[in-house]
Amino acid sequence: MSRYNHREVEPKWRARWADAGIDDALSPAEAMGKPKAYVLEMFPYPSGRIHVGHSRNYTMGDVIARFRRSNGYNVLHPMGWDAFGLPAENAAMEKGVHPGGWTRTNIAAMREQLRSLGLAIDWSREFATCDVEYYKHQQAIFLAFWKQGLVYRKKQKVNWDPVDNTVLANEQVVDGKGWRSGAPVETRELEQWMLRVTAYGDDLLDAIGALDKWPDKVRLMQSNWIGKSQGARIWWPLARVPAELKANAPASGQSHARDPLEVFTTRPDTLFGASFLALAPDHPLTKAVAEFRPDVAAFVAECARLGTSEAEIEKAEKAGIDLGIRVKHPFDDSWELPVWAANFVLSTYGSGAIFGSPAGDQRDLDFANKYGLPFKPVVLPPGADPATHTITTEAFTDDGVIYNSGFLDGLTTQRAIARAIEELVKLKRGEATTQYRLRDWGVSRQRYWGCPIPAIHCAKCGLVPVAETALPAALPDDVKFDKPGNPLAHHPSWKHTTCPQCGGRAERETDTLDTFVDSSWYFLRFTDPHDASKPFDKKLASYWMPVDQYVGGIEHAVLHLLYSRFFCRALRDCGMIDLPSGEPFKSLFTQGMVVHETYKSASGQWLLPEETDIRSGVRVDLATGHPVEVGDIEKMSKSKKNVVDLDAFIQDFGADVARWFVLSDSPPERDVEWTAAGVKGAWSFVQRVWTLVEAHGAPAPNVDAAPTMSPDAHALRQLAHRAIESVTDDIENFRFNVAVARCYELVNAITKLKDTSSAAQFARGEALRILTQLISPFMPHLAEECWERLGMKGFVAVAPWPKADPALAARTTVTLPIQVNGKKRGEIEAAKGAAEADVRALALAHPGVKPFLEGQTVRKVVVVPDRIVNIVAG
RNA sequence: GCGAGCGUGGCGAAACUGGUAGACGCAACGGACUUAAAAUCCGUUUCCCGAAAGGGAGUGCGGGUUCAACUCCCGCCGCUCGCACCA
Repeated sequence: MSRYNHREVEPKWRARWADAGIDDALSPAEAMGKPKAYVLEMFPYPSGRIHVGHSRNYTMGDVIARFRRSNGYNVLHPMGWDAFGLPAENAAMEKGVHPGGWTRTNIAAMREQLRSLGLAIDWSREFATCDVEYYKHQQAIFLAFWKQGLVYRKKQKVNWDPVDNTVLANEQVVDGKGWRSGAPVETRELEQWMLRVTAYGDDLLDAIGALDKWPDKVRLMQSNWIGKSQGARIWWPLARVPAELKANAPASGQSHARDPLEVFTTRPDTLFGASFLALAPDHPLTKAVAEFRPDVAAFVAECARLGTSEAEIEKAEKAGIDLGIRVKHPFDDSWELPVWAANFVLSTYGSGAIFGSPAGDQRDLDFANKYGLPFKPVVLPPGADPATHTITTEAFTDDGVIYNSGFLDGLTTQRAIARAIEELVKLKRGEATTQYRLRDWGVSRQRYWGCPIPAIHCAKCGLVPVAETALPAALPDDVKFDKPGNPLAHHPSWKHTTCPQCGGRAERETDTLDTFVDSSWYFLRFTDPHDASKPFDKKLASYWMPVDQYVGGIEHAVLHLLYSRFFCRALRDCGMIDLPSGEPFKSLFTQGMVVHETYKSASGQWLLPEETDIRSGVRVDLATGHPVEVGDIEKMSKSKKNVVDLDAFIQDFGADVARWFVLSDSPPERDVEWTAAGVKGAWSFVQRVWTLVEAHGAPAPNVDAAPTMSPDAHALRQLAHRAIESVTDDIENFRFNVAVARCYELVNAITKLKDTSSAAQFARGEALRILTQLISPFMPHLAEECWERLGMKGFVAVAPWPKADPALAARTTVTLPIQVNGKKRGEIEAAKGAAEADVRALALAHPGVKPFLEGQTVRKVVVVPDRIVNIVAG
C-alpha cells in the first residue's frame, strides 16, 4: 500500500484545475440562471512572505466558495493586492530599493504561496491597487465625488516631524517623538483633502440595523464610531474677562472677548448643578488667554506634549487652570461661574467646551474635588431621601428626579431635558441639537507611494480638477528618497503642468490618497477587472454586488468597513452602480487569529520555533543547547518570531494539512493555537482517510445489496447520511470545527466496520464517497485523489454537493434518559414519536428507576416527547 | 473610566429554541504488531469513594426561577477585546 504523497498529489490537481478553468467565475450570460455567490476575503498587503497564520482567513473563505460552487452557485472568488502604503517607502529608504519593485517582488512571492494553498480563486481577475490601470479609475471616481460635492479642502492638525520635514502617521509617533528622527513631534495645520463622510452619517447609522448578518460586535463598534447623540448647545454670556483679552480683541465683529461661550451637553437637565465651564487646551479662547498668561501657555504646552497618544491622555490625571474669565448662568444672570481650561475636554468634539456639573458626571466631580470647586446634587436617585442624599466622591449619572433646580424640580430626567431646552430657546440662550462623533475623512497623504490626487493648482484659476481625458495622473518612476519630505514634491519635472482651464503654467497636487481609499472599492473592480474605459461596468457590478460573504479580521471593524459603506453610497448617488441599500457586504465574518508560543534565548533574543526543540521535556535553543524561556502565546508576528513559514510547512506536510489544522479544534471566530501536536493530528487524519480509500479502491457498486445489509453496515449508512446533514449545516453556519469533528466520526465509523460482505462493501463505498465530498472544501487535493481512486469521474470540486437520504438520516428510535427528581437513573429505547402514556409506563417500570421510587409518592411525570422523562417523587 | 464579550476535564473544545454535560481532537496510560523504536491498530481516560456493581460531586463563586439550568434572572470574582475621557 502506498503512503499518500502530498508533494506529488497537490501540484498535480492544482494544474488540472487550472487547465479546466474551474475556478473562474462565469459571466451572467454563461451562468444561465444559476444564483450568484460573491465570496471575498480582505485582500492582503504584500508585505513579503506569508506565514501559516495568514492562511486561516483565506481557507475560511475558500471553504465557503467551494461549498457554494458545489451547491450550484456561480461563484466569484477573486484575489488582489492592497499594494500602496508606507512599508514600501520605508523599504525604499532603508534598502534603497524602489517601492514599486519591492512591491512587485513581494506580490510575485505571495501569489505563489497563496496558489500553493490550493485556493479556488479566479486568478484571471487579479490586480494590485498600485497598477495604474486600477488607480486611474480611482482618480475618475475622485473627480465624480468632487462634482457631487463630496470633496473639499480644510485645515487639519497633523503630526509634523521637524527634522525629516514630513507628516507622521500616528503609528510613526513613539512617545511623542518621530520614530526615525527622534525629534519631538509638532502639531501643524495643513490644508488637507477631505471626503464628506458625514453627509451620510445618519444613513450609515440607520442602515446598521439591517446588517443582520454582521457580528453584533462590529455593528456596535460602527454605531459607537458614528456616535450620534441628542442634546443642546448652550450659550453662556461673558460676565467678566481679563483686561488683556479685551485689549487684544478687534474693535468690532466676532470676538472671544465679547461673544457668549458655546457648550454642547446631553444633560441640560443638570444645568442647576453647574459649577464651572471647562475648555479644551486648544480652544480659541484658551489660546487667546495663553497669549498674555505664561502659566496658561505652559499648561497648554504640557497638554500638547501629553496629547499625541490617546492612551497617555487616558492615564493622565485630570488637570486644569482657571482662565480668569466669568460667565453668566443661562437661567440666572446674577449667577457667575468660572471658566477653566482642562486636559480632559476634547477640542474635536462638540464646540470644545463643556459645563461641569460635578454631581452628575464623574470626570467633572474628580475635577471639582481636585480644585475645590463647589457642587450640589440635582438628580435624586430613585428611592433616595432629598434631605439626606449627598454626593462626595461618586457621581450619580443615571436617571432620577430633578431637585434643587428651580423650575425643573420634580421632573424626571427625560422630561427635565425637554423642559430645560424649551426654556433655553425661550431665553435665546440655547437650542436642541444632534451631535456626531463621526468626522469627515482626511484623505491627503504627503507621500509618494499612493494614488496621486488628480488636482491642479493654478495661480489664476485656483484649484482645478485634472481633465478626465488627461487621466491617469500617473506616478513618476524616477524618484529619490535621499532627502526628507515627499519625493513627489521634490521631483524635478513631475508637478509642472498647464492649467486645464486657462492653459497657463500650473502645478500638480503632490498629495496622494490614503490607502483606505484604494480598499474602499476594490471589491467592485473585481466584478469587471479589465475594463480600460471605466472603473467597472454598471451591469456587472450590479449583478455581483453585494458581496455575499466577506471574511476578514476584526481590526478592520471600523474604518475599512465604514469607508466602503460610504463609497458604495456615494457611487450609487453618482449613478455608477445600482445598489439601493448602498451596502457592499451582505454577510460579514470576522475570524480569530492563529497564535503561537513565543521563545526567548538565554541572551534575550526572540527565536523561531524551528530554532528550538524539546530535549528530555525541556525546550532548548538548538544553537547553544541552553533552555529557552517560553513566553506568552501571541498572534503570529515577524517581530516576535513566533511564525511558521508556509512554504516549509507545505513542503513537509502539504497544504491540506495546514488548511485542515487551522479550521480544527477552535471555533473560527476565536483564536487557534498552532501546535506541533495539532499538526500531527491533522497529518494522521489525512493518512487515515487515504489508507481507507486506497484499501477500498473502486469495486463495482452492488446496487441491490441493501435488503441483506447487516445492522452494522446499515448503521454506517445512517451515520454517513446524518454526517451530510450536519456538515452541510455546520459549513453554512461557520462552525468549521464542528464539521471537522463530524468527519472524524465518519472516519471512525468506517474504520470500525469489519464486515466484508458485498452489502457492507456497498455501505463502505458509499460512506467513503460521502466522506470525500464532505472534506473536499477543506482538503481539496486529498479529496480529488480519493475521488479518482474511488472510480469517480470528473472533479469532486465541481460534483454536486451530496444530499442526505431522509429515510437513512431520520431517526426511528430515540434513547430517552429517565430521571428521578432531575437525576438520571436509566434510559429506554422508544420509537420516535411514541405515545406519551406508553413512554411513561416504560419509564416507571424501568429496573434502574424502581429502587428510587420505593416508599415515595410519584407526584408528577414530565414526558418531553423524544427527549427525556423526569419523574418527580417525594 | 466607558462599552462589549468570555469563564466547561491535563489541554483545544462540543452541547439545536432550558431536556443524558464533556461529542471530536490532542496529551496521558494500558495492550497488539516489531529485535527495538517510529508509524499504525485496539482499549481506558471529569473528579472523589469502591475490587466491582454502584454511589456522590461537578460547567468561575453565591443566590434565584423551573419537574429540569453550561443555557434564563440578580449579585460578586477573574480574564480578554474595543475606545476618540464623547460631555
